[in-house]
Amino acid sequence: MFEKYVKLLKENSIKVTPQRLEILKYLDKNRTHPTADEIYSELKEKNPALSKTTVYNSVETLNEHGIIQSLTISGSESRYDFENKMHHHFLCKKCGNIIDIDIECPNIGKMLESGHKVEEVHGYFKGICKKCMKKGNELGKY
Amino acid sequence: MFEKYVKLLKENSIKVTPQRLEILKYLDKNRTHPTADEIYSELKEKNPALSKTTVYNSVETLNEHGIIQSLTISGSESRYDFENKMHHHFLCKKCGNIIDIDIECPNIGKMLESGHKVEEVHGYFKGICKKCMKKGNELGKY
DNA sequence: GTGTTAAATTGTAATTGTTACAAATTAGAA
DNA sequence: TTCTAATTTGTAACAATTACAATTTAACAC
Repeated sequence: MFEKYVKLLKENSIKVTPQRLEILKYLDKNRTHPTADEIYSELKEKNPALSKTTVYNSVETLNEHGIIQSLTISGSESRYDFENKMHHHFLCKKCGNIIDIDIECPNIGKMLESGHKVEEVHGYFKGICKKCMKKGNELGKY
Repeated sequence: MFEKYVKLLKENSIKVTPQRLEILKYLDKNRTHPTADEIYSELKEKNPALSKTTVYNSVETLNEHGIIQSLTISGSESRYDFENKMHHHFLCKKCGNIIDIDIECPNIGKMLESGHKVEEVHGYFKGICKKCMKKGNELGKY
């Protein structure tokens, strides 16, 4: 059940705690790029003793170790992504959904030449997603 | 003196106010991607009646009209860029500076095919900038 | 220039996301 | 089992941003 997540934590030599396991499991099952508050609200149902600080601490630790990825696409709040491989994101301004865009950044080569040491790459697109465009068209909006 | 900024506002048919002109001028002269608070603190010196709300309102309006660009690279606060053409940014985790990276995103073609309507493109790199790397090397850090 | 009106500005208060911190608990090693 | 550093918890503080009502002002018509 949790072996996968236990392995992730042990590989990074950070302590295996029930809270971390639940957060990892939640992020693995919910690929919607949830906020800390969404994670907290959901997990608090099963574990009412859970503290929001723990959620913040945990996602920070997991992100630092590269186990998960933190996104700052929406400006007002951080979001977390179980997928840690490089990929881009699309934020729909209508429905608010964040969609994974599976492309690598082709500029990395150029960045390596620049002399800067690149540790993170974030690609964010914003606009109106396919679904919302379709709905809009049907309503004669666009 | 301000003709350039007056023109920008009139082209977008939004009202020309001294506050907006000063903010535009400040952003034009300071390409360091300042925060709302930095803009406010600086402009308050000359105009003590300036309100922070005005700064927030103004940069939002200017951004909506595409006159300036708002960045959410650092997570905790928004930053503003007079340069509105598409380009990328590099945030140095050591010195905190945000460096312009003049590359276009080569993925836009792919994005157009995706069916999503792309209105904004943001490319953020994070790591350690050239200067800090050099300093670090001299100190035998890396 | 004057009057009018919608838009912008101001100041304060409220809100939201996040962090600081001290006390209690616990994972993992000896 | 014991020990210790790491983690969790809860509360309080903080910082960035927004809501809102009152005041002022830009731009337009006359």
